[in-house]
Amino acid sequence: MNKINRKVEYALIALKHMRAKAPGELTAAKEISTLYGCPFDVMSRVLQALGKRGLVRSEQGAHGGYQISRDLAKVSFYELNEMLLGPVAVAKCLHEEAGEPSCEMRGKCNIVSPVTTLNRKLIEFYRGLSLAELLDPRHASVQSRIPTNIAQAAADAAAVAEQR
Amino acid sequence: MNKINRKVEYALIALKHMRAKAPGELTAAKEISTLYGCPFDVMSRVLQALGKRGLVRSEQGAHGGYQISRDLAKVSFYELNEMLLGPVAVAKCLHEEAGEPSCEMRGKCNIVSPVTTLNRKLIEFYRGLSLAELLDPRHASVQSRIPTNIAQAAADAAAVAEQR
DNA sequence: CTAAATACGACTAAAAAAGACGTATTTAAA
DNA sequence: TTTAAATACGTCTTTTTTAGTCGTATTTAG
Repeated sequence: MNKINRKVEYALIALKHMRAKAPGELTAAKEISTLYGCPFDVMSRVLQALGKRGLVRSEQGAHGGYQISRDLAKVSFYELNEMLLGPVAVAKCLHEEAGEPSCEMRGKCNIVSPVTTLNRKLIEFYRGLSLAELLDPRHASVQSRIPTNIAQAAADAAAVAEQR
Repeated sequence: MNKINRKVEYALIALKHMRAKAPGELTAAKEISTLYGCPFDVMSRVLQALGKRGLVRSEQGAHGGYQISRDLAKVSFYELNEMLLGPVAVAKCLHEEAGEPSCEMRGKCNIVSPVTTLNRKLIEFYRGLSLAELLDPRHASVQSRIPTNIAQAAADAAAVAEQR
């Protein structure tokens, strides 16, 4: 349940693998796929997608491969999702007609779907979660936390902190 | 992407609807399904599932229906997911053989999948999110936040709070 | 020139989610 | 006591999404 998308899973595995390498060292898609037992094609596609979005750098030809090109402490899990699957959820509210792109009533409307609220909170959560934090649990949360620009997130966090 | 399960969506809509009613007042599945334009069968099943798990109370026969039977500020989104979809994710790590239920190496193992970490964090997030908070965004976060018993959550929250 | 790699379009298969159908049971009220 | 309106629930079909495969082009080191 609430299964994580396989592409995202593969991306995390690949990133973790490449992260352990020396700077500048390339990793072939095949190396990862054979090592972790996942299909080459799919892993290959994932890396290509990440390459297009600038998270990894690719080098073609023999002895080619991929390497991480951004600081993973500054890339959120939200971004990774977006790179591989497009913008996160925002399930269409049952109160809206399908196709209506955005409603300026939103925020004031008192029948705003709980679904919308959930999506907002999930996105906040994803945005505040860095890949570095995910890939290395020992990595101190303080450094790798990505601040969101949404006041609510800070308020929520303070609330939790106060409960201790 | 990261689409929310429809059953969960329907449950939130039903709960929000019932929450607005006077205490003791029953709501028929049909009332909700026609009002929000979702299939009766599915809504019905969702309410039945919630009934079995004690989140709502059902009354059979003519003039029967459902009513909320727990304090939604004390029910987490995690619980709701569990009621409708079973235990949350825990996608099988590619390093483990499928079918092996649990590994005592977990926690010490240095090849622990990032996926496992992600799942843990997602569950923490879901556990700390009350239905009351979801159903009514104006509901103060402080009261409806459900404390998790995991130290990490508190540490993370403190870290975010300190960034302000 | 060849081998090993990325790049990418199109297709197929498998799995999960969503919904539909049928029927039994309960209960208030006519 | 019959009827109508509701829950309860097992099974099935359809639809959608996800995952994976195939084929081929391109790049580049040796």
